[in-house]
Amino acid sequence: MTTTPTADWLRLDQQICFSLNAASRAFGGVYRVVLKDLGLTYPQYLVMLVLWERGDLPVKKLGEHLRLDSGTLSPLLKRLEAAGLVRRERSARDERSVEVRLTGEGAALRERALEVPRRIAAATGFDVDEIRELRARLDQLTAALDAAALEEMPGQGVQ
Amino acid sequence: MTTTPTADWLRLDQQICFSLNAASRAFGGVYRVVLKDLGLTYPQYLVMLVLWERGDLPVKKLGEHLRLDSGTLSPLLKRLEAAGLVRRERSARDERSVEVRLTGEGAALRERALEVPRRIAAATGFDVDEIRELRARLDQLTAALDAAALEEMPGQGVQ
DNA sequence: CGTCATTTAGTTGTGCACAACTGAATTGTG
DNA sequence: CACAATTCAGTTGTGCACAACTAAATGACG
Repeated sequence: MTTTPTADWLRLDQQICFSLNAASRAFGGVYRVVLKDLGLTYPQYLVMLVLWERGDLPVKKLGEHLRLDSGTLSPLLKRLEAAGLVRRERSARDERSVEVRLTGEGAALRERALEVPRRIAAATGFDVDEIRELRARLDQLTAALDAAALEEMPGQGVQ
Repeated sequence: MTTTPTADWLRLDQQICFSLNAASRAFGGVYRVVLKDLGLTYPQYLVMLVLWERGDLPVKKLGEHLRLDSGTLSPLLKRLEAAGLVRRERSARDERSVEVRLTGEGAALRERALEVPRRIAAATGFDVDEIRELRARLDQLTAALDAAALEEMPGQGVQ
């Protein structure tokens, strides 16, 4: 008998979600330390990563890359603007849209950020292949959960 | 040449942290749907899990199990108390301590929560062994990150 | 052309995470 | 016993996530 009794599923240490949360928060702790020099929080760092990689973007596109909506991004971008790292400019072509542009200071910060991923990777104690494998697992998990979330939506079904 | 250029480390899709965050938020989305019936948020559910498993506990112990401090737990527990699921009582023996006790209603809620883990597990699309393995990986990661966070603390060193 | 649905940022409100602090109770030490 | 250090819960302030909403601009269609 290798099946698990229902009640045991409730046991805290059986919950992946708990492990995932713990890992996520532990990451947050390491990032907090590493990013303090750059004056960035972790979500702000993610926004900067996207801008460094893809160049200037409207808020909408930024949100798609990061899976964040304007409710999260609007105040975050204001803080980045107050820090002098980005500017926000209404698009001339479409006045609904706001372009987020790196300032010189924001672009320059990339140099100092180059060592961040290596420090983080070192902190994990994982080698590159282990990281890659874990990442693949997590992405698979995310995809499954997103699909399931749609199905669970009452009266909505799958599109 | 299989080594990765430094600049590529900055690429968003190479960041485990991003995958981890995405998975964590995707989990949050599924839990939000599944727990809505119970009237619980996901962190509130975690608190209830601990209480169901371990019985009444002081806030301190609860925080140790969940890696949360009073700044997070105090308002959360107030909301659980307002919902009638727990009571908070100053310990007679040590008046600094506050015991968190399940009410009858709080204890009864466990019955309805029994199906939650199975629904979540189903949503992941992973089988029991895959879940177990992922969990082990994540716990290993968390332990490494916690250790690294201590070392990174400037001027603090390892104890 | 005018109307209406859609798109896009932004705002508001709720809840969580965490740092820094307060204040009360307890413990350790002389 | 007195008093300093520690422990514990709570509060405050900042920042993020997300739902629900607003307001303005755009686009589609009759």
